[in-house]
Amino acid sequence: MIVHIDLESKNPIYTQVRNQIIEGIAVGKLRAGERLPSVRAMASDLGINLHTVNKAYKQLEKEGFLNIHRQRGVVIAPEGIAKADEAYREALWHETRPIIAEAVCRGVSEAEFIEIIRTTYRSFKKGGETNGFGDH
Amino acid sequence: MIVHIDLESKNPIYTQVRNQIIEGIAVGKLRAGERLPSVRAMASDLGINLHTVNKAYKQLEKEGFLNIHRQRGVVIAPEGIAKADEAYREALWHETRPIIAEAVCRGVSEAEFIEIIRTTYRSFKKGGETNGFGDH
DNA sequence: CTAACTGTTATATTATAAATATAACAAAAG
DNA sequence: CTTTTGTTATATTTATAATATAACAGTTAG
Repeated sequence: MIVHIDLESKNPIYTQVRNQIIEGIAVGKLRAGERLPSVRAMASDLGINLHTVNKAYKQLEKEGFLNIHRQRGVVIAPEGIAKADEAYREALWHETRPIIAEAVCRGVSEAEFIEIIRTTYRSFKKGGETNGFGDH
Repeated sequence: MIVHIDLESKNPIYTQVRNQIIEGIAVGKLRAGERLPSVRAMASDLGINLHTVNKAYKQLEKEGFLNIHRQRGVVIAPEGIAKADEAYREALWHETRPIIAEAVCRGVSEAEFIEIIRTTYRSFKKGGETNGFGDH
C-alpha cells in the first residue's frame, strides 16, 4: 500500500492518509483481512509522526473500515465494510450539495458532471473482481 | 437572502456562508447584479462577527462570484460567473474522488449515486428560468 | 527468556486557522 | 454633516494539526 502525502494540500495529512486507504479498498488493492503497516512503519515511510498515522487509523476504525487489535496490528475490516445506512446517505447528500451548486453556477452541464462521477466510479469498480466483500 | 448557520457543523462559519450564497446563485434566488447585505448587516443578522462575513465575501470575490466595490457594496458578479476552466475541472475531479471511493466501499451502486447527484443538480437548475447569465 | 514490535496513553510544544472584539480610515451617499 | 460602505490594523481566544519524547502492556520471534 503506497500512500503519497502532499504537504501543500489544504487537506490535513491524516485525512490524506485516510482517503487513500479508502481508495485502496474501493479499487480492490486492499482486501478484507489484509494487514496494514504498523503506525510506526507507515509514519517512518511517509516521514511523518506516528500520531498522525494513528489518527487516520483511529478514524477509519470508527468509520468501520478497519479493525485494530492491541497487539495483532491493523487489518482491513475482515467482516466487510459497514454498508451505507441512512445517516451515511444523508451525509452524502449534504457533502455533494455545495459541489454541485458551484458546478451549476460555473455552467457545468448535468451530463458532464455525471460523466465525471461515472468515470471515477468505474475507475474504482473496474477490475470488477469482488473486493472481498460479498453481501452475505 | 436568508443564510442559516450551524454552530455544530464541521465546516467553518465563513464556509457555510460562502456555500449558501453559491447555492442561492445556483438556484436563481440571487441574480446577476443583485446586491448582498453589507458585511455589518449580514453579520448582525447572523449574530456573528463582521470579519467572518468579510472572509466569505472576499473568498467569493476571489472565486469570481462577487464584485466588491469600495463604497458601492457587494454585488453578484454582474458580468456572470466565471465559467468552468481546466483548473476548476481538475479541482472537481479531485474533490469528488474520495467521496465516490467511500460510496463504492459502502456498497452504494453507481445508479443510486448518480441519482443523488442528478436529483440535487435538478433541484438547482429547476425553475429553468435563466439565472441571468446567458452565454454571451 | 529476552528482545523486538504492537497499539495505547500521557505530556508538552509549535504552528496555523477560525472567530471574536475594538478601533480607526477613506470615500460615497443621504 | 452624518451615515454607511469596505478596508485595514491589532489583539485575544479557542481549536485543530502536527510533532517530539517517553513509557506501558501485551504479543511475537529468535
